[in-house]
Amino acid sequence: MPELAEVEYVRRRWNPGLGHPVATVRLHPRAGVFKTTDPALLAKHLPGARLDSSEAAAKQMLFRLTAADRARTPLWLGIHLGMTGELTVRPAGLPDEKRDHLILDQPAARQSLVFSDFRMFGRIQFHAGPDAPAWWTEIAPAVTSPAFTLEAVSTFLRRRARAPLKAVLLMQEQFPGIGNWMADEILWRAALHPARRCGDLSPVEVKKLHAETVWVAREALRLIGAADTPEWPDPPKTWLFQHRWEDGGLCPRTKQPLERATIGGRTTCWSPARQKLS
DNA sequence: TCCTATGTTGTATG
DNA sequence: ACATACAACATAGG
Repeated sequence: MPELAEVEYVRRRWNPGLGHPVATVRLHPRAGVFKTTDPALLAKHLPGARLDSSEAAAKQMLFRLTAADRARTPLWLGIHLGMTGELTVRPAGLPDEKRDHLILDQPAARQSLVFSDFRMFGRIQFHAGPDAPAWWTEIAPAVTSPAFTLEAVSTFLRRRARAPLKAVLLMQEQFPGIGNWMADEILWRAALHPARRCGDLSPVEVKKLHAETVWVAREALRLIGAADTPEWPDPPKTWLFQHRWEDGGLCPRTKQPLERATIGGRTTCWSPARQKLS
């Protein structure tokens, strides 16, 4: 159930595979996961390829490999985790499990890299060739990058003046990697009600929204994305995150009750004492 | 049984 | 054409 920081955490699960060749590939192409990719391409190019590096952008991961062919073709393996996708490393020689979709066997390193996803909202993308594929290059600039400007946010909100803030924070073309919990966290910190219309914000409020988006993303990447624990850690008790699902949960700042409702099509949690509608 | 779930997308409507 | 809303996807667990 990953957003940008959890995706960064999960990306690093396959680090033990870096620098090692993939001897064999086990594919279980099920419709959803391979919706945009022909599994035959993976079967053709991946055997013998070496895993060179990986990176994450938004909720997408990229694994770069070099094919074993004469041209040393660069390979681009993209994985999106959807709601329930996982990456793991297993000891070599274990049988496939029911929810596995892609297994990269690295017998020389006595291990296999596994992508599994029981709910199958995840996606595998693949490209062979020197140039980065569109599914990678067209991801919007990170909210932690200089390209994520106040001006861009302001323009985006004006364009969607009648939509609720919560819905717009989930739009990946401007807020790549932000998901349900981060959107709520950002709005809570910015003291903005999730149902506020984007066009109604004052310049000061837009500035606050922009700044808190950057802050939450940075902190989440530091606390969760860079963690070296067997499971990804949750943010501290001072964040809304820890209280949003509690029955009778209290706002960590005001100590007043939190509220929950569906806004922008998703369950949303906010602190009425600090996030007002008008 | 019914409802929910940290995601995306196709389709309908305005 | 563009913005907005929502069902659909597939599965498990409360």
